[in-house]
Amino acid sequence: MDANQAHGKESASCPMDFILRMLMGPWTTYILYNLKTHGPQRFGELKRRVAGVSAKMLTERLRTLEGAALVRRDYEATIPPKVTYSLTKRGHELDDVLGKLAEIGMRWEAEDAALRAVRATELKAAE
Amino acid sequence: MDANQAHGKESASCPMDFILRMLMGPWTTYILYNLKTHGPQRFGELKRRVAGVSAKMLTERLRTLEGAALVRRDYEATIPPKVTYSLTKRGHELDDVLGKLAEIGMRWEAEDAALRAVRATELKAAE
DNA sequence: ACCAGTAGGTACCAATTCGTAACTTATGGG
DNA sequence: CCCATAAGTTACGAATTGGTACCTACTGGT
Repeated sequence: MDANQAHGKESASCPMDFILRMLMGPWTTYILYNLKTHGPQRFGELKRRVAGVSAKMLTERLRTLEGAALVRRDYEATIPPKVTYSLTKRGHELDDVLGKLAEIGMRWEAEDAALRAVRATELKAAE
Repeated sequence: MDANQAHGKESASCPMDFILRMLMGPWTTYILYNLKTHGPQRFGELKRRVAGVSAKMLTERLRTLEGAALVRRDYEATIPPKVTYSLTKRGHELDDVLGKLAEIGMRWEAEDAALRAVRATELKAAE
C-alpha cells in the first residue's frame, strides 16, 4: 500500500501531493534542471549530463514526465533515430518553484557553512 | 548506489537537491502540511491526522526532519511522556514554496477536469 | 569484417524499503 | 490483576526498486 492508496478519500486535502510525487522520483530534478538550463536535448546528451543515470531509469523517468505533460518527446524515425526532449509549457511552470527551492537550498547551505565557521573559531579560541 | 553518491563531485550543480531529497520522503509533505495548518502537535495527534502512517515511519520521518532543522521536538519526561513537534523557523520558510506547489497542483487539476469535460461534450456531440 | 553510436526494451538479481507485530517504561483506571 | 496510554524501538518478512548485462535495427568508419 503506497501513500496514494493510503489516503484514498482525503487525498484532496493535499493537492501538491501529485506534483511532489512527480518531482520525487529519482533523477527527476536533475532531468528537469538540465532541460531547463541547457534547453531541448537528445537522449544521449541528457544521459551524459545526468551523470550516473542508467538508460533504463532515464527512459522510465522521461516517460513518466511525458505522461504528466511536463516534457515533450519528439521522435524522428531517421537512421539512427533522433529523439529530442524538451520542457512543455507546463514543465516551465515549475521554473519559479524550482528556482525558489534552489535559492532556499543555497541560502541554507551558506548559513550552515557560516555556522560551522563560527563553531570552528570558537573551538580554536577555547584551546 | 544512490543518487547522492552517483553525483559525487558535481552535486553542487543542483542545490535544490538536498531540499527535494528531504521533501521526497514518504509522508513528509503530509507531516509538514499538518504541522503548518494545525500548529504544534503531539506524536499521537499527528499520527491520527496523517492517516495510514505507521509509528515507525512517522518517527523516522520526524527524526530526519529534526536533523534537517525543519522540525523541533520538545520532550517532557513525564509519565506518560509528552512529545510535541512544531515547525522551526526554517520549516516555515517552506510555506511559500509548498503553497505555490499546492496552487499549481490545483490549477492543473482544474485544467485537466475542464479538458475532460470538453472531451466528453465532443464525444456526446459526435454520437 | 568488426566495432561504435543511437534509442531504447527485457530479464534477472541484489539491495533497500516499509509495514506488521511484539516489546519497553511507568502510571492511573476498573 | 489486567489493560490502556504515551512514544517510541526492534526484529522479521515481503514487495518494490533500480542496476547490470544483453538484445534489437541500422549505418558509418577503419
